[in-house]
Amino acid sequence: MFAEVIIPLALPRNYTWSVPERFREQVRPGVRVEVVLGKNKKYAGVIRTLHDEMPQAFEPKEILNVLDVEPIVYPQQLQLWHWIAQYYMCSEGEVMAAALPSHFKLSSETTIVFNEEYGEDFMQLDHDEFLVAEALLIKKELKVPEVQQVLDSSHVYPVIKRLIEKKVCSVWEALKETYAPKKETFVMLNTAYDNEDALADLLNEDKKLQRAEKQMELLLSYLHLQKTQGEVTKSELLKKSGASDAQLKGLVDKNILWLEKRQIDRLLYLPRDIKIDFSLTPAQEEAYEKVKQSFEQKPVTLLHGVTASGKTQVYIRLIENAIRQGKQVLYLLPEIALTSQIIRRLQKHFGGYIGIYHSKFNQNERIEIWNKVKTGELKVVLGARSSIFLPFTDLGLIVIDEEHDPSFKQQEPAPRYNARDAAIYYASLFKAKVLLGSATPSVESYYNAQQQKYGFVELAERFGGVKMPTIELVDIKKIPKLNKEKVILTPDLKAAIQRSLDAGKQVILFQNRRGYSPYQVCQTCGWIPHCKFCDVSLNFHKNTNKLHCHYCGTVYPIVYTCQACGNHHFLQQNFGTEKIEEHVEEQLPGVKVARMDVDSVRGKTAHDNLIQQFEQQRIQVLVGTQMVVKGLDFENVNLVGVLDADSLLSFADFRVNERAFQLMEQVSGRAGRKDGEGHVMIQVAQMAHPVLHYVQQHNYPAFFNTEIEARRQFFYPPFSRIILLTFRNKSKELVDGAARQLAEYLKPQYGQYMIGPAEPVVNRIRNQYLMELMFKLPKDSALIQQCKQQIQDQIAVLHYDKRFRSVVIIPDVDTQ
DNA sequence: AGCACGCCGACT
DNA sequence: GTCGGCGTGCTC
Repeated sequence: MFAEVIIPLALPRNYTWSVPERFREQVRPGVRVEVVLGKNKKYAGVIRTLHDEMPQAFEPKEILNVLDVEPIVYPQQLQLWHWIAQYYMCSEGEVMAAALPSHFKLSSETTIVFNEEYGEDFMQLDHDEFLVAEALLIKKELKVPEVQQVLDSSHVYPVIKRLIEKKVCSVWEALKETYAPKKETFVMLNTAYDNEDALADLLNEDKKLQRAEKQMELLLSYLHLQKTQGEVTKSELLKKSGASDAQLKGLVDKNILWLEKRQIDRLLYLPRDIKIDFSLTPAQEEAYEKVKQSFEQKPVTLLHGVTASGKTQVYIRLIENAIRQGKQVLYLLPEIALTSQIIRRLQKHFGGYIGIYHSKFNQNERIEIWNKVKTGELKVVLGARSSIFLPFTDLGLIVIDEEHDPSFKQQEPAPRYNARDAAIYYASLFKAKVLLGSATPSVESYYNAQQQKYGFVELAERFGGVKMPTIELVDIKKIPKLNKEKVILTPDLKAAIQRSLDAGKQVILFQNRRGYSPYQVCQTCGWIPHCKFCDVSLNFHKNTNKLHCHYCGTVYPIVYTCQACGNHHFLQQNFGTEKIEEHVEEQLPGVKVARMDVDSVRGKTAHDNLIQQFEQQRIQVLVGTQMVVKGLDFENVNLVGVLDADSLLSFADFRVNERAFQLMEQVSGRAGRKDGEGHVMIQVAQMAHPVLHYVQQHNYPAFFNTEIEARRQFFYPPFSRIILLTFRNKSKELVDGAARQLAEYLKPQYGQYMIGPAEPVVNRIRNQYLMELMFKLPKDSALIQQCKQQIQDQIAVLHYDKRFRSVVIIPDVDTQ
């Protein structure tokens, strides 16, 4: 018997191990096994298939161990992995690496064990060997990183090898299990005191406590805690009573209290019930009914609901529906939109049925969610991209909110998958329904709805009859520039902010650029400081008072002297969120301003804290990047300013218009969510840009009609499927050569669909030169399949050429 | 990914 | 002349 096993590495294919007789009963697809790969490295891999065909080309090694009794993934998950690997052109191992919580992905760790028989005579050893032997003599066992520390070098293998040869030590490899169920000590009362009389005797008569005042106090606090909350943990009891360990030990020794160690859940315990305490508005009710009808005919339905129309309410009812039918639900959101706001809201309705899954959770918590999804204990998972990999057994519904959001597509590393599209495939394996929701649907999804591939439901009315915000364009060309520097706040916007603040309202200012100033230009000769390793200009950050490269993260001291002409005068061209924050503080003294961007919300809770502060109106003006756009409800905001719309409209990318429309429409949606009307001011130079026109009218269909024609004309998605190949190498000649060579290979068959090879806008990152080759393929699945295969084959041919072997080629399907 | 192997430049 | 740097290939 042989097992094809997936190892969480980027191997070219899955490898096969043989299954020894003694494991035959235990192996099954989805079960993890311990295998040796290479000389003695051990991995936990997942069995994909079992068969009895003896491989011809190699001698399989034996499986060392079976690690699970029950599969950790079911056939549906393995099928999803397979689909993602072939669709996004990566290995199943890479998918596995992304899919499993890292505590499932065991790999071996070398332990170096001292050989006692060798004794203490280290005369024969050289300097390094001696140091390690000394350490081993004391500690008996060392791990590789410890040896590295002892030798202060990362090259320790030769030393270890020599020590083994000299029989000073031996090594062994073991899989390390890192998941530990959380344990807690509970305090219980001896059951002898369960009845009132016995307890009263103990407290009043019993000699046991007569002279132990402190213990008596502790016992009383225990009884109080037990009465108020049932279970009492040791840590809680000691904390609340202020007692010491010794006092508790006294009571335990007297056999009055008992201690018990128990495994507990890391996850917050909430009662498992459904509580729906709202009713849908007539518009929502209608949308809800239509979605249900649509599901009867189409597996996927797009819900186009304007901002603040209460799409979430509709989702909640659909989720309720699915749970009542005993089905599981996956609710996908972009990571950044997974705030405590939405979590609390869903927990309120679904209590203990709901689990949360995203990158801020630690690995132990993720395993617990994983297991609870597998047993069906959790009915709903609210999660980010990677939650599509959870082992659902009976999925009935997937809700994908903010369906258009580009962050559903993973950029780096492989698998470069789009969670929305993978979720649609995953749902099909369960015959589950998919609801895509957005105020600004992606062009692809809206097109699919138009083509009747998806069902389509509209929710055009804002909740509570709030009007859509009015949008005003402010022409920045008309504002005279000071020192040739760009205008940050036009007088119109400044006055509007003042009015909002005077009325006790809050303001959001949006700028798609962090830092202080994107670049400094020498006033005399136009020289701009660039990154040493990347082909980009440096951004000035005031809080660090340094120049930062946003691509590789390198930080440089500020440049005071132009390296080209020696002059000392620099202009700060353009502005980022940092500068806006400062500018607002200067222009509107006393106003409470805060900034929300990746620099200001590093860390686990910073983002949530900032949102909370803004909610509680401790912040009046919030300056932010994209982050402020995603699905937040702030009731008191009545003004939104888009400070530099031109920067949104001038990306060199076929999705510019779509992105610009989505960002502006979404950020506008933050204005005037409850009472009163919201106002949006967009500062822009290209006043006549058509996208602005559609944003102003909040007219998505009109925007779509224009955009879809452009896409058709230039053969972009949804009319074609894009595969982008990125070539990477530290030599410019090599990347160029490799890209040209591969293009040459593929030209005969796919030349008509090929663009490039060409340099990307940023052609060097971290000292690696880049080239791109793009394919725009017709939507013919056989052709696409064949082309993917050809690309992979030709990459192999290219790598056969020694010169190009070091050129890394990264395929990206459906590039964002 | 991680490790072994092999080739070339910097010091004894 | 050797040590150790990194580039390259291979793992069932």
